[in-house]
Amino acid sequence: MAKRTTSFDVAKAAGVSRSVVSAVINGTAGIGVGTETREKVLKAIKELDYHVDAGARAMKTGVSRCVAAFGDMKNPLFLQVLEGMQRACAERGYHVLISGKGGDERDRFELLDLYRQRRLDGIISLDAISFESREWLDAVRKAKVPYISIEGYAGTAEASSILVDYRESILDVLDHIGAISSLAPVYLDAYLEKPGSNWAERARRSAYERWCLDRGLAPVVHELQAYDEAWMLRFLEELRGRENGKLPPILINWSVSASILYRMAWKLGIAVGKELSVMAGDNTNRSNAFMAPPLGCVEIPYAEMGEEAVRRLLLSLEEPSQAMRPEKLWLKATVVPGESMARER
DNA sequence: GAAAACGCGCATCTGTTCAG
DNA sequence: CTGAACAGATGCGCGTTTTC
Repeated sequence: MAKRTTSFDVAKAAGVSRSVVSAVINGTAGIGVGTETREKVLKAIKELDYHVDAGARAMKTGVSRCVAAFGDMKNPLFLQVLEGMQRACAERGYHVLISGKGGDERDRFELLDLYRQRRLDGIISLDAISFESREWLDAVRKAKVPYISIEGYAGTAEASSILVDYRESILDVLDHIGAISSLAPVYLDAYLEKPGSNWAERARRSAYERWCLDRGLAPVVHELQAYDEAWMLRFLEELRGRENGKLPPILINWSVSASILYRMAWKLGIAVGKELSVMAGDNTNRSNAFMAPPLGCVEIPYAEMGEEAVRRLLLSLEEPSQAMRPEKLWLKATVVPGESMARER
């Protein structure tokens, strides 16, 4: 392995001591560096292609400027969270270490080893919505690791979490639907294994019911397995047969199922955006804008959640007094209109 | 009796900090 | 602005113990 350039080499080339090199890089208060000296150091750094050895720095400071991101690689949301984390880290000269092999929960505990091995500054995990492992929380606390969960521990005040107000997201999108259509919207509650299995889905659904009742409308909810094409086909057929003329707008909690709705509507010759209005409760696969017509939805701010998680984490490092005081941060989703709502005149 | 394993102390590595 | 001290893992040297 080639010998790396060290601050010693830079100092020698610039004709100063290593302390000055360090001061130039870190802007250390208390060590005044003249403009001319600074220029010389910067020039030497550039010419020698010097880069700080993060390991050596961490040895002294105890800070690696690196936070771990744990999540399920197969989950497209994780990528968005990483994007936000990366952005927030870059602002402060931090880096993200990606960990987790594929959503296996046992990997999570290996993170704690990694935390010590690499001197990480904290851990952020993208968790399943109902995730609340006591065992993990105890392990984290025992290891004294600064930790923030994204989407997890909604019901535990002892953990810091970044969460989304799913209830409000549905109210917002319903207001959007209500502004366009006079008909009562129908709510499709898609699920993978069983309906209503987590608080977010329950919050969405009850927000829908509340919204309807507040307006004197009768809520209509259908549960379906997220990928059940046959069900969707039957549902649309029935919807078309029953109503005389106008179809009610449909709000579907998951956009993956909305794409199935699109396909089945296409099969039946129902024009989404003209005869049938559809809105989705998420944009998990980020494909809504590319559907025909572009699917309107509420966008869950995953990148922002990652960003906010990093900010909170770094803040807790700077303020050790409140470092371990857990807090919940609720973020708002935004309505993205799309063209899947039929305009009424 | 040779070879392998172990234990201990010590130097090395590199960047930061602080007294001077 | 300098020079010395320091951080903690790593690995080397060297002496001692265990194994075959």
